[in-house]
Amino acid sequence: MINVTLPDGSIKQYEKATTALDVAKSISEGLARNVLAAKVDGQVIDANRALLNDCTLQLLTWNDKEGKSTMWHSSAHIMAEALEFHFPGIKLAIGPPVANGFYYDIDLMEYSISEKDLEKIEQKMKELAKERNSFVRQEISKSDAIAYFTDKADPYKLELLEGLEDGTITFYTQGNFTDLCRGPHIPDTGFIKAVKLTSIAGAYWKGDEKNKQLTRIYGITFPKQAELTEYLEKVEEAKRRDHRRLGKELELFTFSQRVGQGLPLWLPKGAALRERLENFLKKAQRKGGYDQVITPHIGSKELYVTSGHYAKYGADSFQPIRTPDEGEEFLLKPMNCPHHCEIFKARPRSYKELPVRFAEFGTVYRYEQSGELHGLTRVRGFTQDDAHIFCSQDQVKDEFKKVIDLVLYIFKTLSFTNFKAQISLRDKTNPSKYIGSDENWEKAENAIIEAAAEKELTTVIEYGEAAFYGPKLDFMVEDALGREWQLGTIQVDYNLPERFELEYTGSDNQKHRPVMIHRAPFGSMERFVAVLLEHCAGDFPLWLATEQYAILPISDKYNAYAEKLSELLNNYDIRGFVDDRNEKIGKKIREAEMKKIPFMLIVGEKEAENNEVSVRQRTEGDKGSMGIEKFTELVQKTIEDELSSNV
RNA sequence: GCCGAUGUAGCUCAGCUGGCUAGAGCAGCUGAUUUGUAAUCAGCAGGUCGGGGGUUCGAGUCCCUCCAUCGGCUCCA
Repeated sequence: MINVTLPDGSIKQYEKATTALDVAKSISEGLARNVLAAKVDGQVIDANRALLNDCTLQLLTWNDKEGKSTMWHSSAHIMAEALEFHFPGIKLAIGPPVANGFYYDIDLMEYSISEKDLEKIEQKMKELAKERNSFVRQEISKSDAIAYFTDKADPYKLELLEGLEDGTITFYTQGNFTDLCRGPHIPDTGFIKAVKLTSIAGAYWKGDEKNKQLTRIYGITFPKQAELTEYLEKVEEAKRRDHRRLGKELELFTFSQRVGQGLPLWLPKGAALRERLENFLKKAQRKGGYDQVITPHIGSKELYVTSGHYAKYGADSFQPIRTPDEGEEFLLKPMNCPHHCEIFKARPRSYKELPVRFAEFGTVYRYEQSGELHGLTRVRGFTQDDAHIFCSQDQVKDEFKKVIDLVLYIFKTLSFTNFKAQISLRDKTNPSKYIGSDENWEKAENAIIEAAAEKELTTVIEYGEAAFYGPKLDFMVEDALGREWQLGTIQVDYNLPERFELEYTGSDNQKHRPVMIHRAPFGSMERFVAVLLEHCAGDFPLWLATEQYAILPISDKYNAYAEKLSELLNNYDIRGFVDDRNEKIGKKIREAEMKKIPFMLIVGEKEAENNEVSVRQRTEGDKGSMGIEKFTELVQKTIEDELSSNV
């Protein structure tokens, strides 16, 4: 007998070699019908694997993240089976579950495939699901595994096998399909009731662009048809929040083929929005002891040779600008740090003035690959809310923590609660990607890890994601479609100060090298506006709204009264306009709602007589009549609440 | 850059297997209407069908090529 501890803490006794599925059945048949996999002592395994020892057991269903990913992993195998049915002889690479579904990378050999083929693959998958084929696990020796895939002539699986150790290799078989796979899988294919193949893409073998490009097919499956319908509705809703769509609708920005791809044009309303965000941050930075600086949009090539950026990115950047002077070359600035280093060097520095903090909304240009460009989130010309802090070694941690506070203040004010803090460190196995000594890297990485820990920030560590000159702490936020974007970033840098030979005089009258902290709480104005738009679906907080009110006269008899109110509100710095068109009030309201204007002030005979306005708040409806002073108070109070970080 | 797809009026879309002067709604303009909490009515104007080349008696529709956009991959100072 073995003791099985269930999540509620209860311990039950079972025969040795009982399965998780048997345990489920002993609890209820209904539960057993929903079990997709099992978590045994923290490890996810097949629900029909025998339990040999005392253990803790959690039954995984569709409601568990691991339950979903197990089903999607199995779905990838079923798709592979369907693909082999329709396209015999194709070579399979890998087919894992992902956040929203699964994919399989395949080498189509002589076949080609387009979206029109997806439907027939879906059909076959549904057929295979109905067959309720069991997933059968088999432990296999390395030599037998190699023999199997040699026979199948599958170079990808053979390459994967090279990296595996004999004795740890397993195959899974369902229906007519066997795959090299660690598992786990759902008990049988019958759990899958709805299938949707979503897209076809190219993907490099092992993620390396030097390798062959395979065909990747993405899909998603559900245990109920209704859930697929719900998922598709969610995708539609996400598209409505897409910043590219909202940016157009709200007239914030546009692109022009003639200006060039990836070069956003900010329209008046977008520029005004950006300015509000900039002023908000400038104010916070003034409090934080930053000094604004301004630097030119180009810099001599030598500047970037010194910084190391030219060696790293020169060939893949906008190429140097030449002048009539033979040999003289300038680069469009791809970052602001070298310029700021030169500002630090402009005169001798004393320890007494550290930390020095230079801030600039600096516009930079980077030649991003054409296939990478994406709305405002990935562009070729953008403005960083950049600053560089030059400080002594013993000030690093404290400065770093202050920057974390600044980022969190911004996120809180704009209610970005769903962010991920990621510590990006170097890949120690690939030192050629980085500049600087191991010692400097060690110091910088430790500073970040310690500062984040002291701020009690929940972080994930990613190796190999550091910048080439230093490690960083990035704040990642998801867009409407679940794609992750980096917004705020903080980087500790011991390398550029060395390359630029920055120094200050210490209290010991000796020269010392400062440490540099690069930071941008928004990341870039472009990306931040994009994510903000999707976050609030274009419905900005009052302090950011393009127009805070619209005065809607019932008829043009009241236009004069409306204009008078508008002037008054203007004196209070409240933004808005009078909709004096010859339209019915219903239409004016409808359009103001669609333009996402927070307050509508309706004025007619009654209001004009009593010197009042009838206030309608967007999405909330009629707020009743009030005097104009009371309305200004309402606006000011709302904004105050939005901007106080206690919200 | 690579794989796959898309490109018709300012916006959203229709235009069957190639066949009359390319359509609709919204937006715009003109006029009528003077309106009470999500669309008043009528009229007008608006398109070298992404650019270029080709096949054809005839191309928005078929082919080639370039450009841009979308979904991924790779990249992201």
